[in-house]
Formats: sequence, structure tokens, C-alpha cells
Amino acid sequence: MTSEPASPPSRIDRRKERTRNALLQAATTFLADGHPNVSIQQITDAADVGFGSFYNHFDSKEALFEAAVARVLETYGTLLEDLVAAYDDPAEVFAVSFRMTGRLQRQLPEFVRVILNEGMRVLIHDRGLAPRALRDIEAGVAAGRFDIENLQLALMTAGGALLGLLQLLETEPDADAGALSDQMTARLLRAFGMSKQEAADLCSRPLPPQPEL
Amino acid sequence: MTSEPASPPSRIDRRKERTRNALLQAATTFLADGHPNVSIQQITDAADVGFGSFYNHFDSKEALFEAAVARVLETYGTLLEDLVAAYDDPAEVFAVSFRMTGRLQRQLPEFVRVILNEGMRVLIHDRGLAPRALRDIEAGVAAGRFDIENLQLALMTAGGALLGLLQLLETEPDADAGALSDQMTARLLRAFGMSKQEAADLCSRPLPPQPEL
DNA sequence: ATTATCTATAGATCTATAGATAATGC
DNA sequence: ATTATCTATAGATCTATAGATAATGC
Repeated sequence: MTSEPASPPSRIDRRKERTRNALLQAATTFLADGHPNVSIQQITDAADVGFGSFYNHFDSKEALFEAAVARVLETYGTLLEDLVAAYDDPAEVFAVSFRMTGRLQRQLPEFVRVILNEGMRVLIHDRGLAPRALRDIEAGVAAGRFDIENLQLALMTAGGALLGLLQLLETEPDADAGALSDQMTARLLRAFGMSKQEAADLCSRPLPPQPEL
Repeated sequence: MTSEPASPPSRIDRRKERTRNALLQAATTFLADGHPNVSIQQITDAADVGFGSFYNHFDSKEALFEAAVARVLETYGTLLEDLVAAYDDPAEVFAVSFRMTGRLQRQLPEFVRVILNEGMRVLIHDRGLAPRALRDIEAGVAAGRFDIENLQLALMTAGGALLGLLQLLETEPDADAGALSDQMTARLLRAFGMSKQEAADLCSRPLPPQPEL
């Protein structure tokens, strides 16, 4: 699948990468702030990059924004994946993912704002959160931990509620992100058929440490 | 609060209203299709209205789009409000609102697409769905029907899941909207502390007829 | 010598307004 | 006579590209 025999990136490759990253970062900031209508000129200014360089990296503003969203989703998704890699019980994988997603909002508020501006589309995006969440729910059903008849519906329930949690945390910067995340996770586990007690137990287990960024 | 002693709308007033509505309708269609970047020219063309007339009604494209979203939210909100006016039990008001919102997607798919493109913002918008949902949940708690510690969190759970349901129905045009709406409603009632049996009962009660549009 | 970046600009597009036209009121 | 609508356009803005410059490779 990889294109070339992977000669180590040259200085010139690294410079190219820096420019590309500066453009992606500028686009991410504009997306997070809800300004997807800025001109290419404003983007290159914010990235401190010559205007013409833009076209060395992207065909259009839309292509840049799409890449920026994909990068955010992929980053968030793999971060979560690493956090839960060590857990065995699928229900706990689901619970830890959910509890940590809310907590990560405090570490990556800009990424979360991009996700919120992307809205419901993230739930049908083939990168990032949706496919991983679907896989986790599926495993929970297979292990007999969740009582679910329609996987897609369960995904939309959990995913929609998760976005709601992120919106709440964004709106209330002083709220206790951990407590709110745990409360909502427990509610969802009950929606998926667990008892109040069982859900509360699962949501008071120790969590992995916050990841380094 | 009303501005004038309300002389009956003249023919000229009605013409003005028609133009304004044509602009709002065109904007709604573009918003539903996910094209908020069209030019004013394209909007007036779609509305079959002279370009200059735009400025008789709105100061900018943003003002038009804002008004279009507000109209969609207000329409959807009052429609639901009328549907549940006759119910006494707050839990049933919540359940019927939720079950009918999903069903309404099949009647008003364009409005729902506007809502989906608006994304999480509808949950913090002071018109439309959010304040009514909050009021219904509050009443359910006051009546001892819901076991909820944080109203805002419950609103975000229900509202987020509702948007997820609408997204699923939009993505799957052939799915059974009624069945999916009822299933998700039952899950949320369980998340709010009801037993599986109690939730299922509440979600199999008769519904009001689909509203005329 | 090669390649990415930068500057400058032509041409397209878009907004806001001025002035003409058409519809309504009296 | 009044008022909303329409047409036409000036000026601003934006995109895409051409050509010059700077950085790196050999």
C-alpha cells in the first residue's frame, strides 16, 4: 500500500511537511472558530506562508478543510484507541472510551470545536470516531454485555449523546468534565441494558492516565 | 410587544411577504443541501426574485440564513408543542415528543436536513427544540417520573441522541421511522431511570395523528 | 540543477447601491 | 403618489497561475 521504498525524508521533504502542517493548522483554527468562509489569502496569512504555496499542497480550500477534519478525527480516534488497548471486557472498553472522550475535551478543546462544527457528519464519517464506536458496541453485544437489537441505532444514540456531552463541556468551561462524562456514560450503559448498580460500578473504575500530547 | 395596532395586511404587504418567503425558502433549500456558500445572486435566482430586492428584506446573506434557521426551528418546535398539548403525564409528553420527532422526519425531510446541518448548535439555540425539551425533562423530574441529577446533561443526552436518530433516518430512507423512534425513546427512558417494562409500555401507547402541513 | 516558496497580477466573481420600472393606494 | 421590485454597474474581493526568488542536493 505504501507508495515508495521509503527513502528517509530529506530536508526538502521536511520543509514541505512544515508548510503543509502550517496550512492544516491554520485551517483547523478557522474551522474550530466556525469561520469556514475565510479566503485562501487569510489562511496563508495565518499560516505565515506565501499565497502561491497553497496550491503546491491543496487543489482548493475545500480539499484543505476536508484534510484538516480528517486529521482531527484520525488523531482523536487513534488517541482513544491507544488508551483502551489494554482492556479486555468490551463493556469496559466502551465505558473507558466514553469517559475519556469527555475528559480529552479539556486537553484538546480546539479539536473538539472542529468536531462540534462538523456536527452529525462525524457519525457517518468513515474515519475517526464512528467506525471505532460501532466496533466497540458490536463487541459488547457479542460478549453478551449489551442488550441491543439495532447496532446502527445504538451507535447514533451513543454518538449523538457524546456530541451533546462535548457541546456541554465546551459551553461550560468550569464544569467538572470527569464527573459529567462518568454520569453520561452510566446513563448510556443503562440505556444499553445494564442495571444502575452495574453501570455505576463500571464508571467508577480507575482510568488510564491522561495521554501526553 | 407587537409593534403596530395591526391594520390588516394590504395587498402590498402580502406581496412583500411573498418575496420574503421566497428568499427564506430558497435559503432553506440551500442550507438543507449543505451549500451555505452560494452567492446572493444564486439565492435570488432560485427564489425567482430580482437581485436588488434581497436588500429590501435582509442586510446580508448571514442575516437571511439565520432567519431561515430560526424559522425552521420555530416551526418544528410549535408543531411538536401542539401535538403534545393534550397529554398530562410529563413522561408521556417527553415520550410522545421524541417518538413524533422521528416520524416527522418523513414528513419534513428538508427541515430536518437544515437541523442536521446546524448540528449541535440547535442544542444551545434559544429558539426551537432545546428550551422545550428542557422544560419537558424538568417537568418529568418534578413529577417524580425521571431520576435525573443534572438537567443540562440530560438535555444534551436526549438532544444529542435525537439528532443521531434524525441523522440515521436521513441516511436510511427506507428504514421504519416509527419503530426506530420508539426504540430509541424507550432506551432514553431507561437512561432516565425507568424499567425496561415501563419504558416499553410508554412507547407503545397510541400517538396523535400525523399533523397536516 | 532542482524544487519549493514567494510576489504580482489577470480575470472572474461577488456585494452593495443607484436609478428605472412596475404594482398598488388614494 | 408611494413603495416594492427589477436591472445595471462600480468597486471590492477572491482565485488561479505565471514568473521570480530562495533553499537544498549533487
